[in-house]
Parts: sequence; structure tokens; C-alpha cells
Amino acid sequence: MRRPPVNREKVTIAVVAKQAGVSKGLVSFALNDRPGVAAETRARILQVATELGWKPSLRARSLSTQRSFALGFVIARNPDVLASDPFFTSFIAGVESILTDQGRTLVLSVVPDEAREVKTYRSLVADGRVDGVFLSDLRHNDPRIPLLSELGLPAVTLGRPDGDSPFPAVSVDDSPGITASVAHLVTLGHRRIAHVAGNSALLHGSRRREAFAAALRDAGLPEGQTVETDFSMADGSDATRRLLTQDRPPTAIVFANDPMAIAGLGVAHELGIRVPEDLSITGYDDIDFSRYVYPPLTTVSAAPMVWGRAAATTLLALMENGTADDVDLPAARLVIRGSTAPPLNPW
Amino acid sequence: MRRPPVNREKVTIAVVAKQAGVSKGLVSFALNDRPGVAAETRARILQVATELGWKPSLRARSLSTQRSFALGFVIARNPDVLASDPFFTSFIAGVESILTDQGRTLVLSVVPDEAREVKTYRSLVADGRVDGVFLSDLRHNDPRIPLLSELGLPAVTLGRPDGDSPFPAVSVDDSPGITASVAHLVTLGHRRIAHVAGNSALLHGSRRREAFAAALRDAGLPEGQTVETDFSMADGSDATRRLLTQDRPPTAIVFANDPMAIAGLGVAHELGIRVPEDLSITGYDDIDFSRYVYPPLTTVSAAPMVWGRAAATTLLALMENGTADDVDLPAARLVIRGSTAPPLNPW
DNA sequence: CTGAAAGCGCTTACAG
DNA sequence: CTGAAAGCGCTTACAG
Repeated sequence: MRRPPVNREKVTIAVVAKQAGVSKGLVSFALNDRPGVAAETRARILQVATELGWKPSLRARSLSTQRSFALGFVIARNPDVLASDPFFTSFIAGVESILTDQGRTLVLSVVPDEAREVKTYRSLVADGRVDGVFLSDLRHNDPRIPLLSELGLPAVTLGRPDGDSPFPAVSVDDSPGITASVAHLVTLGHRRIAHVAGNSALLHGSRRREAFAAALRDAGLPEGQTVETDFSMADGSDATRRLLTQDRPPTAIVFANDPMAIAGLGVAHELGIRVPEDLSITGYDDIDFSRYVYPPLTTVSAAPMVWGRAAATTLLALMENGTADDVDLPAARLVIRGSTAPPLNPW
Repeated sequence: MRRPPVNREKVTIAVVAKQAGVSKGLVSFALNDRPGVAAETRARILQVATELGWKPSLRARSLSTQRSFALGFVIARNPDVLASDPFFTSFIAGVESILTDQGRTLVLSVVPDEAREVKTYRSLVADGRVDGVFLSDLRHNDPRIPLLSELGLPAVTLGRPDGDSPFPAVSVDDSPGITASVAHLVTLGHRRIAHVAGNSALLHGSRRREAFAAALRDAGLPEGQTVETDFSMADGSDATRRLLTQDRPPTAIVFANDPMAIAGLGVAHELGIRVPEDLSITGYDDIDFSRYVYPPLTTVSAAPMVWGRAAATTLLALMENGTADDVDLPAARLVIRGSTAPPLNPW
């Protein structure tokens, strides 16, 4: 039961042109909405094109326009940290929801270190794989910014870089969430509040740390103990253990992300320290796990899907118009759940 | 301090050919290791190419060879379930570790439902975006298999499908891990063991469920209570609550994945049921969280990175040779941690 | 407003 | 073993 051998000919722009009685160039103009095609001619061409079921070849367009109609996302993280951080998955889901309708695709690269990262950007450009990229996990004086700028690859940064940047930034301010967390703890009566910070080489790591320090100052409290980590659960666990096994442990800990807060919760349980009675804990990101651990985590909710959409929209606009404004997304907000309460021994 | 205006000319195959004193065709042959080029000529051509820093244009190759040098991965999952499942991220990291050195990239699509899924595969093919795809989350009589087969797109399935399939399968048997979990619980003295199963529309969901039932039978135990879920933490939480608030609750629960087990752990804590004293819990996947919750989770470890590598290797081999053998990866193994213990009230 | 032609940068029969 | 030419399927100045 094979199909009848009707029109085995592949339908290209040439057959559309012939069928419509015009030149290939005109078909191209009509397709791309370029001026200089009589409305009537245009309509006829498009009509013929749909009848024939013609879809312009992406590959041919790519070659002649020197574009790939794809966007890139290079993630340089140790796979463990990456896997336990649902942020990226949600962010990507947001990006995809925009790209799909634009006929664009996402090229994803996961690389183990910075050397690979540079190589990846270079070959993405050399091969013309992408027309623009998302820059996440911004670092201090991020070397990727001059790199991409030199390579001429449009980009959008997730958050505002600390140095000069020719690229639009789509940001969610890190401070308000941390500030609100500290304020919440202070209101509950906590005075000895510690911070399990993220990697300070990363902008959001150090910004959360600074916001923490500033919030304590504003509350008139002495400097809080701060332990730096690489954002991993392993480090978060170690840091918590160190904090809790000292002579005068903190009554509350502000964690720089949820996975570490959850690891910290585990350590507290293990040490027989009750949360929230003996110890209050706050996280950051509001990942799904936070709601389901016990006690459910008080944390900061940043809406990564929305972020992904905004970043994609901005990057597309940048590529379309050559310029795009910075976008400031609503600040992340504190979600109060069961892991925070007044301290039993307020001093 | 601008560069001297040496050779602003873009180096293409034509300039390499001219420089080497041969035709473009010959350069192409030399580059692609095709027979019919004198060894000496070949060497000279390659020499000139490196001197000039020539890199063949991927776009041009794509157009003439009708290939994209990219692989695709379409994930159809509700974003919540996806985000809390580190499996994919690790799997992808494994895939990338293979692709990078092959000059291939990964095109990732995250789609919300099956309708979008089909559209995505079709447009990936129509646009020639990918040369092959990974098929995960296999379903019963998976419609994607005939679809891809009809579209002529090479694929590798993660796990063995239940129907006919023209594609190689790269599998990790689901049964041994579940069997080992049940055996472990039975050895500890448990008799009332329940199962929080995954989505039975998914092959791994129903296979784990069947393995669970079979393991109970083998142990000479009566049928265990089984609650079906969609693999989400929300469902896992509900299911656990239902199981634990009955008259004669189980003394152990085997969860179909780790996020649900962790949600179940939270519910037990909340209900004042001690784990592992009053209730033993096992998970599946050994995600990073499992090690850091309290008590740490007894679970089944499946090495998703390794799986990703094997799947990528197999898909590349399939595309290279037109055929590739099935691969059976080592069975996932049980990792015993603190969430399982003998029941306090063995009956 | 429209056509014919060259160009994007490779690969691949086809001759020799 | 090698060369010249056509082809992949579009886009884009350039003429008219």
C-alpha cells in the first residue's frame, strides 16, 4: 500500500517560483515581507506556497544569511551542584516557551570548567551555531563579557554585571529577599544569625552575602558569622555542622540557596537540634523540595520561569533591533513556612 | 593599536585550494579523508589549511550534506516534575561530555504536553535541526517510535520499549533495584510494605510497580498496597499521607523516585511518625538530596551520567554505521542509608 | 514593481 | 590520482 507516485519532486523555492510565474527572488521577498512586491503578487505567491506546502529550507537560509536561528546557553558548573539546582531547568522551560513560537531552538552546553567554557563559546561562534547567548552565574569582572563582545555574539546577562557591559541585563535583585529574611528573623527575636554563603566568585553569591551583612547592620546587630561554600549540598552540610557545633551556635541561619538549607536541615536533625524551636533556617530559590521537607522551608521565591521568558524576549529583541533595554524583574519575595520561629533562648 | 590589515579576506575552501594549487574538490576530499588523494598532496593541503587557519563552514556543509551535526532531546514533562528531578541534568551532562569532542551540539526542547511534543519532532525534522534524538520517558506503545520512524529520524531509546522498535535501546533494568529494596526490607523484618508508584503510563513507572509486586510474591507476602502518582512531590506527599493515616499503616514504603520519597519523609515527620523506627522508606535514583536529608535515604543508584554517555555513544554509532547494538548498562544498585531499619512492631 | 544573476561555502558525481 | 562544474536552496544587490 505505497503512496501513489504523485509529485516526488522536492518543493523548493524554485518550484514555487515557477508555479507562481515569478522569479525565485520575488518569492523570497514575498516570504520575508520585504517591500517592493505588489500586494496582489505577494498574495498569489504565498497562496501557491501554501498549496505546495513549501517551507523554506532553514539550512539554505542559514548559509545565505549567516544566521542560525538558534540561541545558546552554556552552563559551567560542577554536575553535582547543577543537578541539585532546579533553577536551570525552570529557567530553560521559560526560555523554551518563548522560542518555540519563534521557530528558534536552544542549543545547550554543559561544561565542567572555565577552560572548556571559553572553547565552547568560541566554537559555537566559529561554527555559527547560535545567534546569541544567555549568560548566567555572572562572576566578578566576568571574562565572558569581553570574550563575547570580541566575538561579536549578542548576549543577555542574567543579572547586572559589576563591570562595563555592552549587553542588556535581565535582573532580579538579590538583596530584598535576603533583607526580608533577616528582617523576619530579627522580628522573631533572633540576634545570633549566621549566613551560609555561596561562592563569592559569583555575583549572586557575594551580593547575597553583602545584603546579609547590610541587613544585620541595619538591625543594629553585630556582624554575623559567615561561611563561604560553593553552593553545593556537601559544602552546605559541612558549613552547618561547623556553625552548630561551636560553643555559642547561632539561633538562625540564612542559607544562600535551598539545597544547602535542606542539607543544613538534615544536619540539624542529625545533631538533635530542633527546627524551628532551637534553630531557624531560611533558604533561597523556593525550589519544589522546600515545600515538602519537614519543616517546610521559609525561603525566597524568584520565579525562574518568568526570568527565562524575560531573558528570551530580551535576547530576541536585541537581535532584532540591535539594542534592548535592561529589564528589572519584580524582586524575589519571602515565603514564610515552618522552618522559622522565635528562638527558645533569645540570648 | 589595531591589527595590521594583513589578510582581511575570509578564508574559505577556495583560498585554501588556490594557495595549495589544487581544486576545491580536492581540498574537500583531503579534509574528509576520502580515498583518491595522493598522500603527499593530502599532507600539503592539510598543511596549507592549518597555516591559513581554515575551518570548514558548518553551515555550508550542512546545506550540501543535508546534515546538522546536532542531536536533539525533547523533554515532555510538567515543569515542576522536571525541575525537581535531577536525572535529566545529569543525563545531559553525560551526553555533552561525549558530544563536545565530536563537534556536535545538543538541541534541547522542553515542551508542556504531547501535542507540542509531536509538533516539536516534526519541526526539528522539517528544519533539519538534528540528525538524531534521544527518547526518554518511554510510554506504553510509545507513539513517538512510529512517528520518528516515519520521519526517518534516527533515535536511541532510554530503556527498552514494550512494542516493536527499529531503534537501539540503552537500558538500565528497573527491576533489580526495586527487588533489592524489597528484599532489604523483608530481611529487616517488614511485612506490610507499600509502594508509591510513578505514572503507570510510563514504562519505568509500571516496571518498577511490577517489580515491586513480584518481589512481594517471591517473599511469600500478600499483595502490597500501591498508590499511583505522576512522580511529582505533590502526589508523593498526598499518597504518603493517605497510606500513613489508615488504620493499619505499612511499616515500610518503597517510592518510585527520590523526590517522592523525600516528600514522604516530610509527611512522616509531620505526622510524628519516626523514620526509620516507625517507618522505613526507600527511594529511587540516588539524587544528591537523598544523601543530605535526615535520615539519609536508602535508595537505588542509577548513574545517569554514565547513561548519558552510553546513549550518546550509541546514537553517534547508529548515525555513523546505520546500525547499533542495544546496550545494557549495569543494573542500578541499592544504597543502604539511614531511612530503613527493622520495624518496631513487626506485626 | 520585477527579473536574472551572483553569492553563501561547502560536497559530489563525472570526466579525464 | 586530479579538475572543472553542478548542486545544496536560499538571499541580495543590481538593472531595468
